[in-house]
Amino acid sequence: MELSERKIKILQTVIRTYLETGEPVGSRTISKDTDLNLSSATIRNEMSDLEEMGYIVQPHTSAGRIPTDKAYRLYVDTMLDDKTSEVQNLKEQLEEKAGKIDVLLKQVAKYLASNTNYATMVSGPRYKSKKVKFIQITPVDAESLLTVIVLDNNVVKNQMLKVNEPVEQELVVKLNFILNTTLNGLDVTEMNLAIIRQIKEQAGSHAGVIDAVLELIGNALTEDDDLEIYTSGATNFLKYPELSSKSETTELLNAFEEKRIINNWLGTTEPGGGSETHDIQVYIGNETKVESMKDCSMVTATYRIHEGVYGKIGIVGPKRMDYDKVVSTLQSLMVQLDDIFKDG
Amino acid sequence: MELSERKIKILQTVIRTYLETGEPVGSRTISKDTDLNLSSATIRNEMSDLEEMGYIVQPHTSAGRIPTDKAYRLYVDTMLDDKTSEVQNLKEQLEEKAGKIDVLLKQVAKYLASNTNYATMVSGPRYKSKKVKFIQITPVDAESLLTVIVLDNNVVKNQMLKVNEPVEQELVVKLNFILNTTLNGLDVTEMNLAIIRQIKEQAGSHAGVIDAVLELIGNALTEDDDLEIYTSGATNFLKYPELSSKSETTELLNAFEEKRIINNWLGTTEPGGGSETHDIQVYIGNETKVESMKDCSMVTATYRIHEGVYGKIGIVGPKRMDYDKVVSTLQSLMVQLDDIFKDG
DNA sequence: GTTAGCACTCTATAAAATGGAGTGCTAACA
DNA sequence: TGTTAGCACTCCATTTTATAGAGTGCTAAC
Repeated sequence: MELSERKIKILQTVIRTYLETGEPVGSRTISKDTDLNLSSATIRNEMSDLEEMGYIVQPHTSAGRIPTDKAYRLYVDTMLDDKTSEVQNLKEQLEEKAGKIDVLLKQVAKYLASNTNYATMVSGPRYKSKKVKFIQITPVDAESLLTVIVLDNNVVKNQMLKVNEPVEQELVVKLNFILNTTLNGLDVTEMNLAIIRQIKEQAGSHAGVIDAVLELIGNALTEDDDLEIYTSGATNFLKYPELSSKSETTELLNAFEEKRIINNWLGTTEPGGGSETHDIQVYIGNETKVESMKDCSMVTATYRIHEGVYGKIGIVGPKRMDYDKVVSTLQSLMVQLDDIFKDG
Repeated sequence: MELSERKIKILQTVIRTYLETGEPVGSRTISKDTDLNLSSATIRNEMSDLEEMGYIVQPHTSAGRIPTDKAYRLYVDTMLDDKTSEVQNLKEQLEEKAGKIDVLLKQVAKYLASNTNYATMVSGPRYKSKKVKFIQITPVDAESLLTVIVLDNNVVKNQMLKVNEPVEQELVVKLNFILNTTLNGLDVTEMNLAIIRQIKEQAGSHAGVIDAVLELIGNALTEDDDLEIYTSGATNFLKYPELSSKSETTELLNAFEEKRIINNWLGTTEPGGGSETHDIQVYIGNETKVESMKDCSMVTATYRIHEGVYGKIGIVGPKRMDYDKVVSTLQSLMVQLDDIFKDG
């Protein structure tokens, strides 16, 4: 069977109405709300067809229809208006924070949650590869040595190192020189035993300090602590009856608290090609691949700070989420983020 | 009326049973569950007295009794056994993280939540006063300057500074010298215009860099970003029917997400004197001073990293929380934390 | 092809019935 | 005087029953 113009219009109305109300939509409602000027009986016939085609279902015999995942898919693929929304003055707020990516991302999560009434999560930036760009050891007081490591992505790591006795200035200079000349530009896989040995030889009797420093470097390069995930608005789930049965709520909130779960899939896809659209993707129901979100939909976007450094923003709500608004909000947010990152 | 030995025993049973079941406790239950060998009728008389004295109430005429806040208060004040529980091998896990207080505290929050089945929150350490201990500017590449500031609490702050043209080594050394000699040991209130002027004069033509650095210092000293709050197990509220009505849930979860609210009171009290007990405090119902927690109880403890650097750990659950377990768990946790901080 | 009309189904809500848990009181007992 | 058995009573939680309304599918007429 073909999707006639008329069927599409009816389907669209079913979806839109259901998005608003969350209640099954009956034939009479549609008859009145469209400009088709058809009686409810005619609509009923058409709806019967649409049901047969798998776009709508009845929760029970004598109820109106609700859209299926297939209908939502059609909706987001072909029926969304591409209007740009107003994510104004947010930019100003964000620019202040541009220095601290983490603060900025938190803000973004919060903003999106309160603006859309859905739950949001934002993953911190990932870096494809991390190399050492600069190392510095500095004595701060008699018993502490400050170690600073700058990575090639300009992330700075530091840690205080306790030492038993003061380290003379001369030695510090020497160590700094050795470390920088030997390790600069290397990533963790390139720091093999041979190199480490070479360093220790040069350092002579002060291998102890070197050991500690090398450990720090190893940590800095491998650890995933910048894999932060910021969430906001998880309580928004409670606003949608279809998601706030006790078991449903528990599962969803847990998924949001146990950020690990989310992380899994947020990390899966590298950003694709189409940069214009910022890779905005919509996952409906099981498409999310997350069991606890089978009754949800999720819209994600990918932001890029610069080449190879990217993260994701996701909005999770009921299947009847306002796709139109969410997508356009995300779209205009991404434009603004691009701007900010370009400057920063 | 006096609280006879027998009344106490009955009250204790009412409380304990209610803690377990969450259901009102009837006279027959108590008659059977205690070793008093009294008939339900006698118990009824006693309970009638206890009700008159304000320790228990009936939710409605023909129901069993439930404890009032007054009863809980009595319970935690006088009836808790002081047994030390087993918070073993946690210490090992924590010690690995000792370097990074934030990671450790997150772990603590998580551990407590999963161990007690209540919601937990942990505030990051606060510092009474912050002074500059050490400043260092280092050119990292042609256009970036790395600024590192060590505070007297050994917290290290750093930030990259973009510059238009390379800064010569000589100037860097000079600036470092000026900054350190002038600012060391000062807190933010002491950095007045006179001092700033003096620095700028010495710096000569490079006031621009100085400006930027001073701003960083100002931020480092004043900003409250170490006022982090880590929460865990918020979904545990859903396990207790008396807290999981929709409105109740929403409020509580919001309070936990909007950490601001929590922060308010977590920050109020400075740690008191009795260090042996680690200032473990119990707030019942309205004693929490947080509107959304009026049906909850909360147990808090204060940890100290060293003099003047402390934070709080809180456990929030239903009024019928297992005070015994919570208090002893907290107690032994605190001992372990003390140990860890002593070494670190 | 469209529509009015009707019988039918199903649910959500309200109203009524039932059972049980628990109390307070009284009177008897040690 | 303190304890207890017994009974009438109350109230809630749960189940059962009734009711109204929304919506459908089908048929027959336009």
